[in-house]
Amino acid sequence: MADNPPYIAQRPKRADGARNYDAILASARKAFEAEGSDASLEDIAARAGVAIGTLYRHFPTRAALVEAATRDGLADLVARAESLAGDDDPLEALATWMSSAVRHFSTFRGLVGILTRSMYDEGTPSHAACAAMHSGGADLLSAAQRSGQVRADVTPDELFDLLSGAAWVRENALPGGGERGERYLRLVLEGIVAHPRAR
Amino acid sequence: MADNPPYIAQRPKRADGARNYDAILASARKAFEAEGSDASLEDIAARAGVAIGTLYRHFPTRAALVEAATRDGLADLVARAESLAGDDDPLEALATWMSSAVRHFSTFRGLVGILTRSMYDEGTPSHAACAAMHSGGADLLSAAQRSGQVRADVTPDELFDLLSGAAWVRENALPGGGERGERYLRLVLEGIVAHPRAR
DNA sequence: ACCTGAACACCGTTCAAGT
DNA sequence: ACCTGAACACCGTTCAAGT
Repeated sequence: MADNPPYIAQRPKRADGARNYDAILASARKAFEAEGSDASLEDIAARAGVAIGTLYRHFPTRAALVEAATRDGLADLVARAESLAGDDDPLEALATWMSSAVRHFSTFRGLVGILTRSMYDEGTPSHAACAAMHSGGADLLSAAQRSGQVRADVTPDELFDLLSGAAWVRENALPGGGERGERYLRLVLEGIVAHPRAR
Repeated sequence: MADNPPYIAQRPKRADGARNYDAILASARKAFEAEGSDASLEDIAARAGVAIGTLYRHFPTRAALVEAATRDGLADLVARAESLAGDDDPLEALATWMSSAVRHFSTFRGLVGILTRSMYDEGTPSHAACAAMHSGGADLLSAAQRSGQVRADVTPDELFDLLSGAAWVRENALPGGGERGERYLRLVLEGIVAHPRAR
């Protein structure tokens, strides 16, 4: 019954293996940013100077490669949530964190979808990182709610929906994606702040 | 210099051609809903009972097939915007229209992306329909702004960003996508209403 | 005017042979 | 333990031959 955990890529100890592993990751990051999460694996291998079998040996699935390529960024986000927790201005802290999260989520086309799926699917390589991120964001949200700055009826899942939507727009709004993503987030945040007059 | 207009599929006059055209469209709609916009064209043709060449004859590109499959829905949205214009409650009218737009945009996985691209790229088959929709939405927005119910600093492009984000969430939020899409839209709408107290 | 299906190209994935 | 590249499978796309 216990389905085995998802495959998490590990950097090999042997010199040639480690070198190839690094080269593939660097090549993959470039390709993902240029062509999105469905970039050609053969191209990635070729540009890393290895045969296709070597890519598969280190990263048996595309999801494993994506996980490895985005691992550090996700860890940074979790660390950032922890360091922002307990901030004097919880709303400011939440806004700052969401902005960096949106930026990371839209590193390349297709990443938001992968992370969103990972958030609710334990069988994906990025699930652990996503769950950690989810709880980091939830903490910042509940602090902002306790301080009365954010409406009490917003759930963590909804926070991530808003965040994902902003990231999707940032990645897909062709003319001036970055700025539009920021503007989008600001609109959304003003939508969840607690207005004394609003019911 | 004048790049030729994008290909728009037309229903053939001859009986066998019309029959196949309809069968392919029906099969495509089913496939898109089940597998998203990148469903296998060979499967679509097979399930329609025609050879792959027949599919290509009627719909030379995937974009042309998607356009034909979503044409009626987009036309409905444009008509709906026109009939809602001049409503007594412009905010209510805008909210109603956005809700149907979100529902149509998330008919199948990948559609939001296609429509968003079409909105700003004249070379795509769906561009004309998207432009009509854009102006329909813009009219409803500006009416709601003139009535003072929606903040004046929201642009039509931003409205469609909000709409697209909601549609993306609706299509991709795995547990309970539909409800989450609605909730998302409500949050976003409350974010753009004009608050007397807010600056 | 429309249909068929073989042919070609491309890419993901596996695996036997090698160091 | 790691690497290579041929082999297979699958699918998108074109086109010559047919009605």
